[in-house]
Formats: sequence, C-alpha cells, structure tokens
Amino acid sequence: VAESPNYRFIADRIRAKIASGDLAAGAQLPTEPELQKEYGAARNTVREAIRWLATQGLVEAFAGRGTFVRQPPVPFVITLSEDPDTGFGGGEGVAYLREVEAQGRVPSVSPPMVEIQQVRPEIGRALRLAAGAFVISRHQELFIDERPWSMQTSFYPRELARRGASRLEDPVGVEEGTVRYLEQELGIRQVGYIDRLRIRAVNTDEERFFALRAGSQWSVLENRRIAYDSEGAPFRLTVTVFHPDHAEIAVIAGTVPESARPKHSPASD
Amino acid sequence: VAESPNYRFIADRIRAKIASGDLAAGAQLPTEPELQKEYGAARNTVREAIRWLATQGLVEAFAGRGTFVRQPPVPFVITLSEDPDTGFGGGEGVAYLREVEAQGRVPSVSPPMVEIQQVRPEIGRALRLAAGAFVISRHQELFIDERPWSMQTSFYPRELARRGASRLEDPVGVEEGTVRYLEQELGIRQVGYIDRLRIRAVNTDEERFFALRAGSQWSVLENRRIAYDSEGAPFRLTVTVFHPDHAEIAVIAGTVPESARPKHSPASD
DNA sequence: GCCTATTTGTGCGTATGTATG
DNA sequence: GCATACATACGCACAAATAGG
Repeated sequence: VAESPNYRFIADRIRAKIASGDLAAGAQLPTEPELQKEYGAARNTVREAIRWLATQGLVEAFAGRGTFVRQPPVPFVITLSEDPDTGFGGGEGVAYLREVEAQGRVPSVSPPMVEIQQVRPEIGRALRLAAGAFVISRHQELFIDERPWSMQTSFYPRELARRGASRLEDPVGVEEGTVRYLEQELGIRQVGYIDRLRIRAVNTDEERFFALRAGSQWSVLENRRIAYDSEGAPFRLTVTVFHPDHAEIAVIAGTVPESARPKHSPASD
Repeated sequence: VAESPNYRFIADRIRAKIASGDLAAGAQLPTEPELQKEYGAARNTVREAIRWLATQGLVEAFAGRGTFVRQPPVPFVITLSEDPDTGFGGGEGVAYLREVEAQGRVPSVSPPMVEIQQVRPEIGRALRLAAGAFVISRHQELFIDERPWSMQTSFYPRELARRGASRLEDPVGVEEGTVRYLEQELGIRQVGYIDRLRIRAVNTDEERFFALRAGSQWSVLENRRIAYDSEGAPFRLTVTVFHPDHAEIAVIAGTVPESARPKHSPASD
C-alpha cells in the first residue's frame, strides 16, 4: 500500500507545522530528545526526518545551538539581457554596480586575481584557441551588502595583451571596464554575447565563499558568457557562479514597460 | 587541527577513484560490506560516505542492485531570448518544437490540462488582476526524445475568453499557437516578455514527473515569463519548470555569429 | 511463480566528540 | 567548568528491492 517510512511521516508532521505558521521562520525546532519523546522514535530516526527537511532547504541544524526553520531567501535580480539605455549590461563590471545600486543595495568587488594559464580544452573551444595557447584569467568576487553574491572568472586570449592591452595582465581593476578598454586600445568592439545557464552542484571553493553549510548540499547557477566582436570572433569567456539562494536572473526580450524591469520595482518582495 | 570525519575520508577516496577513471561512469561501486572491510569502518559510516557523494550527484544507489557512478548529464539547450528569424522564441509552443527539432531530437507535448481558477496573489500581481478575478490555467508537459523535459503552466485572464478568445478554455492545443491566436482574435499582440529564472527545490509532483529518485534531493530551474502587449499590459504568465539535470538555458544579446547559436552547434558535447 | 542470495533502506540502541552559551 | 544540542561512529535487526536459479 506504498507505506511511507517513519522518518518521512515525522518530517511531514514538522513540515505541516512550518507551513501552518506554527513554526515560524527562524523559530527553533524541538530538540532531538524532545522529538524522540513526541513521536516515540529513536534518535537516528528523528535525525533522518530532520535531514530530509534540511536537504529541501526547510530547516538548518547548528551543533550546540539547535535546529531552526530557515528564513525564506530574499532574491536579488540581475538582468542578463542587454540594457537598451547603456548598451550592454548583464551582471558584470559597471553594469553590475549600477544594477545593484538601482535596487538600493551596496555592491562591492574584490580586486582581481590574475593568472596566466595554459588553455583548458573547454575554454579553448569557446575562444577558438589552439591547444597550446595561453589565456589571461581574471577572477573576482562580487558582494551585495557585504554578503557574497557571485564568483566571476573572465578568460582572454593572451594575444590581446601582446597586441597592446597589457593592463589585462595587471592585478588591478580596469576602471573604465574591460569592454571599453579593449575597444579603446585594440579597436575590439563587443557587439554581442551568448549566455549559457545551467545548474550544477557546488564545489568546495564555492561552498566556502558563499558560506554554505556543508552537509545540506547545494546547487549553484552557473553562467558561461562568450562575447563576440564585430568580426564575429569570440574574445572573452566569463564564467559566473551565483549564490544558489539569492540569485534570480532576469531576461528581457522585445519591448516591456519600464515598470516591469527589475531595477524599477523597489523591494518587490 | 580541523580533522575531517572518517566518512569524508572514505568519500574522498572513492571520489578520487572516480576522478582518476578507476571507477568509470556507470560502474558499480564496491558493496557496503566490501567497503566496510576495505576501510575497517561500520556499515553506517560507509553509508554516510556514499550519501555524501550521492548528494553531490556523483553516485546513485539502488536498493537490491548496488551503487553506481552517475553518467554525466547530456544537456539540452533552450534559447530564451527572441529569435530574430521567427520573431519570438523561448522554449514555448512552436518555438520549442522547432528548436528541439533543429538539434536533431524529437519533441512532444501532452494535451493541455485546462482549469479555471480564482487568481492566487502572486499570479494576480504579475497579471495586474484584482483579488477576486479568475484566470485560465493551461498546463502542459513537454518531452524530448520521449523523456520528461519541462512542465509548463500558462495563466491568462479569463476576461480574454469572454472577449472572444474562447478556445483558451478548451483542453486542446491551439495549433497556430496562443500568441498568434490572441492576435488574430483580439488584436492582442505580444511585443515583449520578461523572464525571471531561479533555483528552487523540487516538489513531489515534479519529482514524479521527472522521475527523480527521492532521497537525493534536487533543485529545479524555474522560469516565470510575463508577456506584454503593445499597450505595455501583461496578458500572460507562463511558469516553466525544467529538468534539473538536462536543462541548459541560452540567452543571446546583441549580435553573435550564426555558428555560435545553439541550434547550429550539432552535438556540441 | 517461487525461492534464495545479494544489496540497499529503515529503524533501534549506545557511546563519544564537538560546538555553543 | 558545565549543561545542552547536534555530529560522528559503532553494532545490530529486519524490511524491501533486485537478480538469478
């Protein structure tokens, strides 16, 4: 008769209390010994129930403190499609700073970590580079209101630095933005880009950066953006990993009213 | 000294064997009793190790058969941004069928399940409807190569049916596409839309539809699309939930070469 | 269809470690 | 130091799913 195991039964009871508001967001669950008595189950069984709820993001356990109902995430919206006002947008560089500020929040960016790397196959394919070529990797960490928001790594063919865009190899930010810098220095104009979004499990670096609790595993949203110049040649690959809980991505196609755009909806939730 | 627990140690050993190819994709892991002997640990401990790897999507356990290294997912790319050739695209209706076929795969769509509902607050906000209003809900399930791909629910103000678009209330597909139908019938022309993508945990319906194994929990990609007419008024909300493993979303901005577009890259992986 | 061996799933009890206040 | 709460680890028993004889 498709009987469900006891830990699921207990989990569903707790879930119902959360849904009904009996256990509000941020409230502490009964402790494990209390749940044992309440349901007449062994400690491992109530732990299974809690684990089941934790993997669904409903509760979070802290050693020494207790288990708590998670606060619903407050999403921050970033717009990937181009901004008709500014030309280009999409969660990078200047556009990121502006979009965050427009929503009344405080953006910040770490200084870039710059490395020269031999190109990995997947990156070489995107940039149409030969196997032995070198790329400049510029890695930055982005924050909103001092909280980790995304990790961003841009790859440029090293050739660009040799041809005059030497500041790409400096571990300092390019104030005018690398898009504009490359246009000024080399006449490479970004006329378009393609984004590819997918879900994947976090790695340990990301788990640390986003301050995610190990155990309850997470999926992150990853975006791989390839930017093209007026010749139709790719000159940049930017990989962005977004916070799994707070990221919301907007894409605008055609004409939509100003009021519908994210930056004009103050504190929509 | 930040010593890591034994189950993590065991998990890392197994992970290394997977990374090195010692355990290939699809291969069976040693059984739990074998791992017990190999690492001198209790069964629960090796089970913790396997659970740790399972939550990261590396392995998958089947009662009665064994635990296996997961096959890497083969993503299917859907393009959200508008297609300059056809006007509108974005993973719905006709555009979905065409994009799947262009990638040499077989799309199929379930007949729509149609309901008249009193509007929920979140949907009312998107469509700018008053609290007591009614909406037409059209739900479809989309498949690629006979395998579940996405669940899609579109909400229209019921007003549209009263004004003449009565086929919105029929539980049959609208062959010419609802976008074109609304334009022909009511002169409502879709001039743009905004997509909002986010990650969230699956619910039980989705778990069943996508045939996901319970236990190893999953995150799905959800898209909420609001379509606007030439007056800037929203007339449709479409919520699409994509398969967590196989979905890859493309967004094109500005001008990119034809060869970079998903539909022209045959079997990119 | 049945029976059996194998493999993972569920559940219990206990002990000890570690984090928190 | 102390009490509390969750984390790790061990051992055991039985259930359920699977594959093969």
